Amino acid sequence: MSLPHPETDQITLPNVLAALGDDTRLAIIGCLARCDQLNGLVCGQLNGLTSKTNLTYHVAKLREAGVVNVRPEGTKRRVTLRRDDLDQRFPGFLDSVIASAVDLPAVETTMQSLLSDDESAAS
Amino acid sequence: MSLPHPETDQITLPNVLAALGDDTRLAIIGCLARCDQLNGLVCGQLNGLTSKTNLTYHVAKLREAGVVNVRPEGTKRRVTLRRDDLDQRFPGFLDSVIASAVDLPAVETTMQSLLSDDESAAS
DNA sequence: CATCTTGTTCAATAGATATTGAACTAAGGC
DNA sequence: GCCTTAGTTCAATATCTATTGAACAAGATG
Repeated sequence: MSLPHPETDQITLPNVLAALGDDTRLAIIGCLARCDQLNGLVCGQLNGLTSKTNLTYHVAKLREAGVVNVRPEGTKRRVTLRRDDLDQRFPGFLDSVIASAVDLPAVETTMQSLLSDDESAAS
Repeated sequence: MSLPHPETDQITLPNVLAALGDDTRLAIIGCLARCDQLNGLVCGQLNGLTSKTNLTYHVAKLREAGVVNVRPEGTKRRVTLRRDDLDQRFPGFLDSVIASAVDLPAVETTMQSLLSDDESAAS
């Protein structure tokens, strides 16, 4: 973990709510929730949402609030939800947010282009 | 209901999260959660949190997001949580938020001055 | 090692949000 | 009627947040 992440007990509700109270970041969470069974996502897979620079900014916000974990993988950054930490800290919160977030339009379109990328990569 | 409130199905998660992602407003929710068994609160009882003008602003934000109901009572405004609507729309969400919000320092101090006001009023 | 990919940094700008104070309205109580 | 209480409106300002582009860094790949 080369990037700074808050400890579980340092995660506060005001920070988490502020982090999630933004359309771009909520869409990121929606995408992550859909991919979390697997291995999370890499920043580049979220390029549909906004610019590269801006993604760096928003992912950092989520990381600093303790919502996601970001770990370097070569030149990439793998982003995963901090499910366990959030469940422990705010039971029921994340699930209720995810339930609505996965259905956001921006998430839908982003996931679709992700899937078609996978297809062409597999061909 | 003289003031505009969104219908239950117009309440969206992004709006609710944005409304709650602010320390003052989260404190308001914490106070309301503590008084909701009774009859909610009146704006003036939240004066400890910030200025009168600013309260009008924040309460309006919460109302517009569908988080609270505000109804005129003479010259006062009674504010209540829209518990049922939020539970229906985002099951589990409000409870998990409240569980943490009631413990915020600003809520603690505001509730204490409320209680001492009650005492002097009762004397 | 040259280059490509992936993401970061920094400084600038744009845009949104919060905060303030002064003037105002509307209801209630004397 | 007049004063008080409770909250609103408006315009100004302050502050904070998001967005952009150019230049950069570090790992991967041939």
